[in-house]
Amino acid sequence: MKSHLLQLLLPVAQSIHPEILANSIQMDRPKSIEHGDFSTNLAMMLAKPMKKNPRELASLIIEKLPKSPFIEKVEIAGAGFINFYLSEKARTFIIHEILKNPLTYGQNTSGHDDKGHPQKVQIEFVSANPTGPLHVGHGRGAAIGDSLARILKFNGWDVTREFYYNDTGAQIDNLTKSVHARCHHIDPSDPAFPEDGYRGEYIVDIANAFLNKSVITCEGKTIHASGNIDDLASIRAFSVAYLRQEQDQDLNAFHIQFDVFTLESSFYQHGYIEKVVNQLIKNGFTYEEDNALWLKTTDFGDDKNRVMKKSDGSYTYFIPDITYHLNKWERGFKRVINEQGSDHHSTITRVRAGLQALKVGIPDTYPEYVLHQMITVMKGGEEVKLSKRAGTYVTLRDLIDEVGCDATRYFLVARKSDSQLVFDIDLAKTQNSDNPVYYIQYAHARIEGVLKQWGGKLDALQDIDLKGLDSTQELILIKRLNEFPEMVLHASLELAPHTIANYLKDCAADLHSYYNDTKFLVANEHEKLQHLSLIKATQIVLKNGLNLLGVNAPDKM
RNA sequence: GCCCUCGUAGCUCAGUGGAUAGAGCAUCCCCCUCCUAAGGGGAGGGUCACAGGUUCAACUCCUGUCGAGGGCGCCA
Repeated sequence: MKSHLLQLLLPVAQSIHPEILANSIQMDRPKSIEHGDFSTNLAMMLAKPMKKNPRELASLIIEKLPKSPFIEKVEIAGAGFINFYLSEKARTFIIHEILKNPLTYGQNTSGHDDKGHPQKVQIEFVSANPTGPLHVGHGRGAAIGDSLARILKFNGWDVTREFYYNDTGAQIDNLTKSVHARCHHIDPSDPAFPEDGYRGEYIVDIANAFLNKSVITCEGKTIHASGNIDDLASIRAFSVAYLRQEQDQDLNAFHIQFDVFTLESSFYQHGYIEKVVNQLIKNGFTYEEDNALWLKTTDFGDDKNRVMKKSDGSYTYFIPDITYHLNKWERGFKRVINEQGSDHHSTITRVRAGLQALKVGIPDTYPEYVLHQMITVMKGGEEVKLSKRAGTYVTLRDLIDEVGCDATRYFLVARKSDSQLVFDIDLAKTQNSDNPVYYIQYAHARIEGVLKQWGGKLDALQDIDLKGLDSTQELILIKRLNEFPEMVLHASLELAPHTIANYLKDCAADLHSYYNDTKFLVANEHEKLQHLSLIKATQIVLKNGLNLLGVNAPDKM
């Protein structure tokens, strides 16, 4: 509909001002229905270069504008806005589009290449180290990352969801020492407990499982605990497998599936790391100092150079990071998005600098990043900081168990990722309109209730014309539904899942308002089918939108 | 000290350079003989942190100040 209007407008604009470019014409959505369905600022844009009054230009443009069956009227308003009001024919067309394409309405092919094939994009998210249960921050990353994956797929991308974890390095040493200590019944109050050890109760569970010679199956591999209290190699392997399995269970409970898990250790095993290091040395971006090997990341915009090989001969985390991203590139991902907590912000410059230093043609904006800010969990008006199991932080599992998967996902994705977020457990548990998740889901279920009551076949709604369906509520609702595809595209371009959440809340509000104002199942058969086709279309949009957030659309509540 | 993000109603937050800055909660008033009241309608509530600048037009872009959070490890 929007492109239809632009096609009408472009030749007119060019006849008035030949230099104007097609993509410089703005076609906006007015906030208020009083300003029509679409609005352009074209006259105001042209006013200055042509030195003419914008309202005069606007009336000239309207005069030249060809007639279209989809346009009811065109008006000049304010400083020189040109407002378009869609016709009943256009509204009927919009609803038919939705009803004919219930599964695909809102989709587009912006992710396709020139030949019309979906392009590959990889989204890396969560990527928690296997040193403890997932916390709320991981949950936010999981909700945002998975929603982004769904949105990009809806926009025509070929999406791979990937989880990277460090199964080696200093933190895993700490984990091993912590479990070892607990095997010996040394608890964190004991001076003998490792200084940087993990203090949560879950370490005790792992120690007990280890001593009981438990068997863990994770990612297709089976790990047997030796049960030998000082077998550090076995403790290490078992603890990592145990926590990976636990994180998997949390992710399953959160309805998130990854396509690929990548282990940091895999890069050490195939000499990949050395290859990268040698390439960096060969390219002349390294130097030795204090017995360590440094990478000149300042050549690529970093504020200081970084150690890549420590004085003890091992690598810092950032060499495997560079290696991993080279690996992504070599696997054919020309586009990669990393969803991380904002505390990892400093790695952006570093990883990009490392990739540039390799000189293999990777763009300097690779990879892209979506960072999320911290979360405060509130309950009973007070901040919740601890979980029984993890000790020092609130786990994702705590939230899912307490408020459910749908509410958790919605709340964690409903805010702009670069804003800090307050997660109100009491609100998320509420089962009324205070709680946006229930409010939206209820709108969907309510529609189903009416359709059930009606009991007819949906086919009967396919070709109903909407003549006479023009109450304020109806116009607002149709306008909202028509905005869905643009909103989906916007969410994908901005990597902003929260815009979907906001849209759904607004759409549900329009529906509830309409519902309250209108008796749908009236005696007049045609009028009844008109009502039903509109609310069925609304139901489809709500369902498709909820699906982009990974939230269920129940038929009954 | 340097870098990044944020600052919008009492609270939680939206707001692609455009029209009278919007929701929800909280407060107050009203609406079910009717498809789910798990709902709806209305009222009050704002110096968009502050000060400059760019623009026909700034909550939005630029600069500075103040405030909050995060980062500035041979931790990830």
